[in-house]
Formats: sequence, structure tokens, C-alpha cells
Amino acid sequence: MTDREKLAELLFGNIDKTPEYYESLYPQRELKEGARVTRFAPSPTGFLHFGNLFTCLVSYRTAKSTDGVFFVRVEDTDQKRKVEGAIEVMLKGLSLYGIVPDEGVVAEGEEKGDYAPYYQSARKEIYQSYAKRLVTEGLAYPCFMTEEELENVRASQENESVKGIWGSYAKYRDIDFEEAKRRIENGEQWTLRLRSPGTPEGKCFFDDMIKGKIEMPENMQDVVLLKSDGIPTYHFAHAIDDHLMRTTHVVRGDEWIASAPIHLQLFKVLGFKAPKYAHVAPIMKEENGGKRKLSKRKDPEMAVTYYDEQGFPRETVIEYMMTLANSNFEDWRRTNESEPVEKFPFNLKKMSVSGALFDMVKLTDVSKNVISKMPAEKVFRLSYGWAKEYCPKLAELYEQDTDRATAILNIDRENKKPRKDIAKWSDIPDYISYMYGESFTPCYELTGNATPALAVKVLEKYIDTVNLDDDKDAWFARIKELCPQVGCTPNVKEYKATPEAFEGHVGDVSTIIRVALTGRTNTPDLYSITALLGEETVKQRLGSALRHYKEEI
RNA sequence: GGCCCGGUGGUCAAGUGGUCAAGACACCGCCCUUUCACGGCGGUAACACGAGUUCAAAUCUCGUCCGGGUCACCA
Repeated sequence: MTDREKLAELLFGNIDKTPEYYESLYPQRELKEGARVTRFAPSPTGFLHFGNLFTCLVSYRTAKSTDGVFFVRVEDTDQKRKVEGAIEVMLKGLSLYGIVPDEGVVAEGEEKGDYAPYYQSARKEIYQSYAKRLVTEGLAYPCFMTEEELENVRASQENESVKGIWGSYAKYRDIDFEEAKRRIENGEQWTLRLRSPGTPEGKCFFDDMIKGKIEMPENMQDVVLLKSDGIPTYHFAHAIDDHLMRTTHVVRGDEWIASAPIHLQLFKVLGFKAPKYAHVAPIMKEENGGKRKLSKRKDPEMAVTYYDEQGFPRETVIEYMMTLANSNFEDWRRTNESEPVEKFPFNLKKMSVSGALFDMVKLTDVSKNVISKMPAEKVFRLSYGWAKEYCPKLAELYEQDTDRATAILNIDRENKKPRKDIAKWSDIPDYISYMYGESFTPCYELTGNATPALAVKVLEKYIDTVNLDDDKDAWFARIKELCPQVGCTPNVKEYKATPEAFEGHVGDVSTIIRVALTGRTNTPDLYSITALLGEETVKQRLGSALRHYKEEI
């Protein structure tokens, strides 16, 4: 037995499975040519936020657009930061946005797939098996530096360009077996460090799917592989897991780019083929003319739940994210109006290299388009669901008569070019307020040529002629007939030609009726509104308006 | 500070040596129109700066400036 073998035994005496065992336990996946295997690897420390979802969506679409596999692995190696229930919240959030993993952790504590376990905390023996092999090969060693020593190193390296544990700082790199044994038997804490083969001159090259070719100094730090509790660091776990789970494309935030040399070196040292990397730029936020990463603290729109609360349909968020991810998505959407997003040929290489500013105005526009294409039944169903949770008043109104509510939401919706009034469900209470006695607030402000005096004349006549049995043409014909009787013309062009000859035109007459019925100068189709209001309400509101204008003049 | 990455209209962005520098959102104007919205048409507005290379540079090189990321027994 060599000293290295003895050391490996001393360190990992309890480990009897070999890397070869795991290699055969987790064989290559049998997928068709070009199929990509990606993953989402959250740590259970927080909640799902916009950036998370975005990166995850990119990862998901990468797999799905190639008939590959998308799985979820939980990176719970840092017990200190673990937050109860975070995974459940995250997974639920993903599924709401249509992201359902093929494999991995599918619910809190529930796993599916042949490459289990998918909780890193349950993979300790696997990591240690590879760690043991590394020690045997002289590629890793136990380090007994104390926290205090580490801090001293850090302090003394303040002005040095190459930081970390390397060269002469790697105090325990070359201690002999006897010393290691003595210290361990002495009960000293140790971490396992990589014996980095890097040199100051060495370069690390890789071709990022998004950022392109990148050249960096190669890693020469003896990074920690196993923490003193035997649990791996992110770096080590990433190499082992993504190799064993046969990930082909690692999609992650670009804050990881700086540690890519470590990862590539780890893959090399372990004898693994490195995956392709796709480093996604973060979504930024404008502030004081500068850009900054969207932060959970300061930006409420960061939390994905914000969109639910506001009542943005999930499709909106997905569509908006797709426009950020692949700029040709909007063109595609224009020519494929009703296709599901899944059909879009998503392309990792079309991802933007630098972070985009989050644009609420754009998201609103996207949302209006999304909602304008929905049939009224869907608008009703989704907004009702939202109302039950966030706006009980709206839910109550809906519940008076769901068919009527749907009909209200259907006004002008079946036009060839539907209106785009609603961007989010929380716009609805105001949008439909005048359709309900409870929320109708009279307002008799007029615009254009409409004056209280004219209003009195119009309303006195209209209140007698209005007939709820009219179809739209008959309804409008009546209004036109009324015009000459009050000194107006039913022909707007005629009015424009000789404005001095009339008190107003049919538009002004309509405005008077519109204001009387809805309290607003702008509304969707007045005929539909009149019909849905019902005769009693119509007569009553016309009457109130009439009284008001009479008093006013 | 070292190391990476980036800088095209207000925002998102096409673009890879020769374009009057696309398109979308926003904004403005006109048209359509019973209001508004929708739709149509048009408009304002950009290659961070400075040197090179070249007949020709947003595109290639170098420098400057600005922005972002990262330098843990966190991920």
C-alpha cells in the first residue's frame, strides 16, 4: 500500500464503492442525436424570483426544443442557509409557469428518475468515493488550516493578483502521511483540497454557448472540494453531479463565469468530459440612470408572485421572457399568432450577451396582446380565479351573474381587431365599474360640443325613444334620427364642413348618452353596454343625468 | 485592485468590412371613426470616445472612458 492509498483509507475508510461503480450505475443516456440534457439546480435558500425563472426557462426550452431531458436537482449542501419549504414554493412556481421537470425533484422530498438521488445532501457517499480516488491519485489532500490562518492569508494577499490557497500558501499540500495521520488522530478538523495542476502561465479556453470564446488564466488554487463536515462545495458537486447525471448543457447565471476555470479543471482532473456551458446574463433594473441587477429587496417586481398578485396572466410573463431571451421571438409570434410558445424554435445562441433592462411598459404591452387574443370565457375564468384570491369585490360582482360578467368582458372582443384595454386582471374592476350599480360613480363632465343645455335636449328625447330590443343598427339609427331634433347633424363630415350651422354632431350626442350611462367620455361599444345594463338601469341613469343637467343650467 | 464580459435611438434589439444602420415598445402627427381603443400611414431619435488597418469600419486592432460580474469550508 502506498502512502496515498493509506491516506485515502484513513480519510475515507468507510467508503467502499468505487467511481467505476457509479459510472455503471448512472450510464450514458440513450437519447437521439442532438438531444440536450439540462437542469435547474436551485439551492433551497430563497423563493422563486424573476431571474431564477428566466434562467430556468432558458434551460427548460433548451432541453425541450431538442427533445432532451430537463431535470431539477436541489443544491442543499449549505445546511446553514437552508430555508424550510423553499423547494415546494419554487417547484410550484415553476409548474404554474408551465415548467414541469422530466426528472429529478418533482415535489418537496419526491424524486423521479434513474439518476437519483437528486438532493445533493443525499449524495455524500458518491462525492466521497470520487474524493477518495483523487486522494489515491495524489490529486487532492487534506488541509488543516484553521479559519484564523485562512483569514491571515486573505489579509496578506490584499494586494496580490493571484489569491487563494496555492504555492507557498498551500501549507498542507505536501505533508507526509505520518503528519496527516497524526493530525487526524489528534482530532484536527480538515477540508479536502484539490492539488491544482494549474500554473501561472496556464490558460483556460472554453466556448460559451452564449458569450462565445472565453480565455482566462487557468485555475491554480487548491480549492476546497469537501468541507470539514464532509459535504462538497458547489464546485465539486457540480462536476460530479453534472457528469453522473449526464448533463450536456449547463445553463446558469453568468456570475458563475469566473469560476468556470475551476470547474473545467475539476472535470479534467476527474477524467470527465466537460459539459457545454451557457452563461445567462442577469435581468437588470434601471436606477438613477444606471443599470443594476434586479434585487429581491428593492424591487417588488422581482418576486414572481408579484405578477400573480397584479393579475398578469402567466402566459404574459412567459411571452415577455421569451422576447428577452430570443429577440426574433416577436417576429415569430406575429406570424404564428395562435401557436403555443413550445413551437418556437428557441436558440441558445441567440441569447443576448449582456443583461437586459426589465421593462414594465413592454411587459404591459405584451400582456395586452396576450389578453386581447383570449376568448371572453378564458378572461373570465382567469380573472375570476385571480379575484377570488386578491380582489373579493370583483369576485362578488362576477358572482351576481357569471354569464353577464362574461358578456361584459366580451364587448368588442370578437372584433377582427380586438381592443387592448386590459393588461392585467387588476385593471378589470375599473374597466367594468360602470356596469354594476355598486361600483358605478356618476360623473357628468362633458367634452366636445356637448354642453349641459344640449344634454338636456338630447336626454329628454332619448329617454323616450331608447329601446332595448333594438339591434345595433336600429339603436344607432335612433340616435341619428334624434340629431336634427336637437340642432345637430348625424353626419360628422357635414359638421366639419360647416360647424357654425350646428350645435354639434352625432358624436356629441353619443357622448352625452355615454356620459349619462357610464360616467365616462371613453368606453367600448355603447350599444353593447346599453344592452347589458338593462332597461331599468338605462332609464334610471338617463333620468338622473337629465335632472343633473337641468339643475346645472 | 487582479481577472473576465459588455457598450447600436429612452428601452429591447437586427447587424459580423460596402445597408439611405432593420424591427418592436414608448413618444409625436395624420387617417379611419358615434368616444376611446384597435388598425393603417408617417415622424423624432442610435453605432461611448480617440487613434490605427483598409479604397471602404457599427463590424478588425490598440488605447481611454463607462457599465456589469467575480475574487469563501455560499451557492
